[in-house]
Amino acid sequence: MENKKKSTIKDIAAVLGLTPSAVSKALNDHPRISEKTKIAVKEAAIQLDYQPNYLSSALRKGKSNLVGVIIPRVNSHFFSSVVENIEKVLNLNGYNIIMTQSNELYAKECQEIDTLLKIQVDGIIASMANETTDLEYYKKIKSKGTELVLFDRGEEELNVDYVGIDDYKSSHLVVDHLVSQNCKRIAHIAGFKHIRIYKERIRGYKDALEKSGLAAPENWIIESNLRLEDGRRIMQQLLDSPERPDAVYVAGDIAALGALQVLLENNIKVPEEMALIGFSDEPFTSLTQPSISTVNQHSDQIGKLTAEAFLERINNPKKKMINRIILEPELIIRQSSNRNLK
Amino acid sequence: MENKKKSTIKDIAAVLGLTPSAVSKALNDHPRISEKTKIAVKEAAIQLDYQPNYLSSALRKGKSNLVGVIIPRVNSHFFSSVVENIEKVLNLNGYNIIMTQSNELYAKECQEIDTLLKIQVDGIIASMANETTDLEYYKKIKSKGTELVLFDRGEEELNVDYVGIDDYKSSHLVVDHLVSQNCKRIAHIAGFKHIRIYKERIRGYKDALEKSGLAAPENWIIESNLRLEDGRRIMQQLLDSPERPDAVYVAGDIAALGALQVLLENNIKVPEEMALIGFSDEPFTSLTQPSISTVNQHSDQIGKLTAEAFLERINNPKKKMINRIILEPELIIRQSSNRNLK
DNA sequence: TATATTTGTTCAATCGATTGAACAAAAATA
DNA sequence: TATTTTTGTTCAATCGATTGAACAAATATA
Repeated sequence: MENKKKSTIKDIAAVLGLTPSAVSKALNDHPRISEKTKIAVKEAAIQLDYQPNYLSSALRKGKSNLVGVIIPRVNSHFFSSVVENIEKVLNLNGYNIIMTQSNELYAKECQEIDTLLKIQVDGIIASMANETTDLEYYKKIKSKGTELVLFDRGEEELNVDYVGIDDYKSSHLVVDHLVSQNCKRIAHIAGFKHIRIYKERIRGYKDALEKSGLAAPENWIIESNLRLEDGRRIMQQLLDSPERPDAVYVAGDIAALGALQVLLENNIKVPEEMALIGFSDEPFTSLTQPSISTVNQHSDQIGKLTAEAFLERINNPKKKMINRIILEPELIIRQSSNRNLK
Repeated sequence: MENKKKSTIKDIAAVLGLTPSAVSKALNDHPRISEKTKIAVKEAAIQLDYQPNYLSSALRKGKSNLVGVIIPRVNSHFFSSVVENIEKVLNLNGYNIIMTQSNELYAKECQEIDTLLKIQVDGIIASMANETTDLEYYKKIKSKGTELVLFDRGEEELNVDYVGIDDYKSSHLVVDHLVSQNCKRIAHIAGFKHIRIYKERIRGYKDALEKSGLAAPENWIIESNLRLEDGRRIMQQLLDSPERPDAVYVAGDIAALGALQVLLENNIKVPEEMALIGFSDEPFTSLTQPSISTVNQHSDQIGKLTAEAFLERINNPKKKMINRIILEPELIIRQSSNRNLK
């Protein structure tokens, strides 16, 4: 029952009266091996349920065909969808992925990088943790000769291929829409400025307000980790402030959900008294009452393009040109910001 | 800048005028190597930024110290929390994990198993996809000499270590509570009977009803995939049925959310006209309005115990005794079923 | 027929680390 | 001093697959 002996090319060679090297070449379709031998070898391989030993071939070839993917957390539609699409593309090209999560912690991220380097992945695809400001560890990846591609949360300073959306423009879409709904006092529950994407969203928010001739007092931009409790806390804070806003643009859906809870608990009419817009199009945004307007980041496209950027990079390691692919964001207008609908 | 040459024990040996084998033994604290040499070697290793080549040592030792974890989907608090805890315990014991998801698809699950076996993980920890009925692939894992431990979704037939909760008892907790709230007509939106845990929940539901002298007509047990849309569809169906239930026990939180949406859309008072209870304690259940009662599966404990069961197994591969660890479920009573509170 | 070319396979080294056996030097015992 | 024991290191094989070079046989060319 327990057929524990894994067969090797040696076994195949013994069965056919060949040498292991002939078998290896036959399996790899070497031009100097006769068709007849190739067929016989492949047949025998199936008979013996032969599985190539990944470790030995990776060791010999210096290539593991493994790609590490580091994301802040798996429990998010955006990230899990990106990973799913990365995997789809890479699998088709003979790569397998190893998915790890940093839990938004810098220390965990470093540990994951070390693990992946130890396992000798051919490359790493990552989206950086909120906490990360020190880029040393990412530089280490490159210095070891391992390829690196970033998506969504990436820093230009690293000078690697990157796929993301136009965060600056996203804020324009959001603010312009809120203005069209007659909102005059628009606050922004933001992510931390040290992260490029959040910095861009803040910049876009400010510029869009200015364009519309509206004020953006500094105390209406509140940075946080964008967790549920952050959204709750900050929304409460905004409600308690002397000049209460009439719209809030939240840089993340989960924090937007927290904000919505507080609004409902305080019997504030959404969107009439306070319009609300989130970011990322997490599935639950369409399920709340009222449903939450948000920005679609095209996670499937990001995943696909990231994987393709990676493949291009690994197939041309010496290529100097860096790919920066920026997708168009899409505003999804739902009940929480649509004053005409209700 | 790009220091691409990875150093090997050969390099260390060259620096110190030793042989590679002496270096290897020094690094592994072999008793026959002098203290002086060990210190010198370890120092040189740090100087040269030596990282052991995982591939070669795994090949030689026939052990990768890698563990594959297969879960139905990462985008679920329960599963991601279990994995997080598995990882925590295994990391402390020198193992790294590779997390993969089956997306509830049998074909994907088989593919993931093949990948993990190819990478030569030392073992696989899994929770089976909804679709899976054929256990051949899981038997293949064992037959290759790779350890296997299951959690939550597992089949006894496979005869491997298992960690889960007492699903039969969970249903008793749920039904008893609903009965205490004066519910008389309790329906069950169930998972598929071919999966053990859902079968147990159905069995518990029936027995608990019988115990309380209540009827359980067969058409009040409706099996499904427990996705959001399944919950919606089935709840609508129940509302349209001639004898409408006054309570619904849903075997999964996401389907419970769908059911709640339909109830609210139909202006049905929850819990007064219809009580609702879900399963798994996904975070969103505490965020809905009304919040959803549910069953806590102790994902942290499951993760920890699963990892420990795995370690015990891999350290005693010939041990015949199978571990079956069954945790106590905990009912979390929230607004959706608590008629006294409101 | 002699020589050059093509074809099919084997040989042997290699990837980097590990490990039991072998060996020489140092230390302990007789 | 001779012998045994201990200590520290080297030797050589191994894990399984890969690959350029070598080689013999078959085929083509002169």
